[in-house]
Amino acid sequence: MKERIALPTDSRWRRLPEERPGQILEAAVAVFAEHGISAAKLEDIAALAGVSKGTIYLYFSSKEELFREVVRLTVVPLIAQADEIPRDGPAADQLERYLAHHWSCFSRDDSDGWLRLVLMELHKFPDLAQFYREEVIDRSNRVLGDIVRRGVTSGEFRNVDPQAAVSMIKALIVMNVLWSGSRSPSPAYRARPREQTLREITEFVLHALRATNDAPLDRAGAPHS
Amino acid sequence: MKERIALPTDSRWRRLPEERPGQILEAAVAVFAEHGISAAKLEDIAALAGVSKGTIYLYFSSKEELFREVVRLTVVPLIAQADEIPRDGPAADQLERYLAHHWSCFSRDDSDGWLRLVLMELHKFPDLAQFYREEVIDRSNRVLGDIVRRGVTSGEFRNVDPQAAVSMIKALIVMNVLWSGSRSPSPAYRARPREQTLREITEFVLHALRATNDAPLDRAGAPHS
DNA sequence: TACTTGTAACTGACCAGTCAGATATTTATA
DNA sequence: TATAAATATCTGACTGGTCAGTTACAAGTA
Repeated sequence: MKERIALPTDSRWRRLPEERPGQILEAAVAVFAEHGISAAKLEDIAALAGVSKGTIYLYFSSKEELFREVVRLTVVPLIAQADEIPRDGPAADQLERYLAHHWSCFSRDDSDGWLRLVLMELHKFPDLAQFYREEVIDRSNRVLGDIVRRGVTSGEFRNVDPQAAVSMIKALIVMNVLWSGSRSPSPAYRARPREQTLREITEFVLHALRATNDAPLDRAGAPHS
Repeated sequence: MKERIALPTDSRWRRLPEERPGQILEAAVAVFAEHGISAAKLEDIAALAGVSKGTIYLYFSSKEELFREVVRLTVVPLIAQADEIPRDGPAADQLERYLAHHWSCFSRDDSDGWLRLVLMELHKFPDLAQFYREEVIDRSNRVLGDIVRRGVTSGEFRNVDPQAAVSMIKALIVMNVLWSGSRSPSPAYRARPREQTLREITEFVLHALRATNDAPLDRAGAPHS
């Protein structure tokens, strides 16, 4: 499919055993993201890593193990880093920063691929799913939940259930990443500038959470105009 | 895997050739939704439909063709029906009804499965994806967009870009369907009553769109408390 | 030489798709 | 009505191709 990656020296090949696992993982992320687990071919991964299929088995014991390592060493850290933000200032500002930071983390070319991968295939590996839930989802929910809670107690936000708000905010980010990604069914959507989408999400979320100065309205039944 | 479906008469089997395609399609939806296209086995589909593998080929020319028919005849109508709602009354009410109707349409046991299927695999079939986009997405966007537009002109809603609002609303529905579905990574989320989730979505959306009585705030830069 | 790293041909399992024949149903004949 | 022939429907063993995983050997290194 693709050329092997750079062979700078004259000797036909250079021994770079320390770099192999990384090269293979990188190629695996791309191929898994493109095709899903069962349709991904080890030969494609090997070719993309500039290596033969047998070599993969020197470092990973099976396709499933390779997938596990991809999730553990590549995807989880990438998503986890999206939750590292400074925790000071008004809740609205912090939320805005949180959204912007997440959005930029998810703006790599292949991010929609592995987000799709996690969303669609992780449930087939219950232990990995649990690991992911504990290491990524729960932590992320705590971070975002704290921001919302602070906003509620400070009176910046209306009195929402933090957990519900977290679901909604994450839903907005995740789906918009998928829809603006390279496999989106809608080219029109894909063509939009990412900053505009971020602005729209931010605006929507802040309006949804902002404290109202009219009636409290804690029940969902909307008052008929 | 599973028993054949109902054999009411005494004769060992009843010839029901007119019903075969339907039975096969129904089984195919379930198996495709569970495993995705490439990991789905025709033998499993056949077994679930109470039929042998060869029989599938009497009605469908290939696995891919079967998938196409599943999307065309089963998935598209199901999603399309979610857009049929009465168009009278205030926009907020109508939006609320739209959300409730969508939510109930997506509350079948397997809906998260085929939603996942569409999200995950449809881009591999460009022609089908186009069909789906035109028949489902665009139509749906028009319906929902109209509601938002009406709300904006009537002054019920703030001055949002309807297209952006549509993306946000759909993102909320789709992700919440996935997360409350049977393959959700989070059992806690799955356990929630569906009506509560619907209420939370509705509340979030209505607050996000409702006209503000304070400053216009059309730019996204939030005013620092 | 002894060891490490890598290759590519090979094996075995699996599965989409086929087809010769089995099983039911209808029609024809007596 | 009973029997047979013709037709419609269905089956499951088989084929051919694909691909995960193995292994015998090669090439580089110390």
